[in-house]
Amino acid sequence: MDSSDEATLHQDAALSRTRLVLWQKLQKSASVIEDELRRRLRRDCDSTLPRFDVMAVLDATPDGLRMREISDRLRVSAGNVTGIVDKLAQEGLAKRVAVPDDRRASRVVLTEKGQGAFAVLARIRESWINEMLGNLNLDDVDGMILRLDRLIDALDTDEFGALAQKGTENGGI
Amino acid sequence: MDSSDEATLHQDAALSRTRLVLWQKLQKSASVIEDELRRRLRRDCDSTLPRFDVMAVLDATPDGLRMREISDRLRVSAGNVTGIVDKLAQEGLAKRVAVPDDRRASRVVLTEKGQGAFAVLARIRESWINEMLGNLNLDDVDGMILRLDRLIDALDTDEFGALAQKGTENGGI
DNA sequence: GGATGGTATTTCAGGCTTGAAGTTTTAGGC
DNA sequence: GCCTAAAACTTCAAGCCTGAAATACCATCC
Repeated sequence: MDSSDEATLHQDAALSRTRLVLWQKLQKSASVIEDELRRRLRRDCDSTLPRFDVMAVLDATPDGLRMREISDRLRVSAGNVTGIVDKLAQEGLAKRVAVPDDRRASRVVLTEKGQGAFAVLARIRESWINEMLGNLNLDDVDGMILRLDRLIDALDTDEFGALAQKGTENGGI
Repeated sequence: MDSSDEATLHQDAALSRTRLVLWQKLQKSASVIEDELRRRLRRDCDSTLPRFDVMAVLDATPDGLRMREISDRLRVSAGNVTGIVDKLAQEGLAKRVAVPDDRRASRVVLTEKGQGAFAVLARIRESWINEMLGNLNLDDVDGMILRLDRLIDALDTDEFGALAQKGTENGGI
């Protein structure tokens, strides 16, 4: 660490400030898009984002997941997952299956109805995202994915968010 | 619109899929960082993210803002802002000021105490962000800001999020 | 084989957010 | 000057989420 002369200190400060600006823009884009998805999911699909998210991680794992695995991948509390799965089960979209060797746990799997419903939702969601990100071309998208991968790597490695390493495949709408 | 031959259709589909992947990574980074900020703000500063956000938009506008302007910039409901400002006022960090020509409205301004508290919080927050985005160099940061600006532009222009054009300066932690 | 500690899940109280009234006030047409 | 529509704000019920118990169960160490 030899950032000991003035020029370097100034560069550090400028970079820090620019990173902050980046965070503000990252945060704004994500929340505008997420709010819009939430709204459309309610309005057009009579569903919710948390329910979609749970269905997404289940759909990605045909053998089903334990409650704890779901809450780890989505980074929400275990109690929250209980409620969401309860509702999915009530609607016949998911069901709990006993785990042979562990009577504490249960696996959650999508029913056929749940798989069908999710397939429809997933297609609609992709078209929404494609619309909202419509003015980013392939270069833009690749460039951002490259950087976000590095960022996510660091976030997973550092203490924070360390529980969610595996949740990238289908974890968020 | 002449994406009528197979090759182009295939490219469109691939781009759509890649945009979806980008969204998932965007969403994950933003939520990991935001959750961590929320946690640290509680743990280390005895504050909350919504309160910080309100103070941020107020600090950026020394003349103060109306309730409605705050809720527009932060994209939260008016009722929510009422509650947050109530709490800030209780703690002496902000106060409501009557608007001369409109007895329905009130301007909200930070008190001196509020300005001081925000200055401290803002510095800490910048260091946190600088830490969390630490493995992105200046090229990365600039590259992402460039693209996010275009994205935010499109999001503001389209119907969704149209209320929040001006909230980019200091609007989100 | 019983105690001890840890794991999987649920329950629940408390806080945050929204959306839908409700109140007061302003603005515009007539 | 009224009357209607709309705006600014507040209140409130309902839903979501968290974190902290509580419950039930597994596993390990003596």
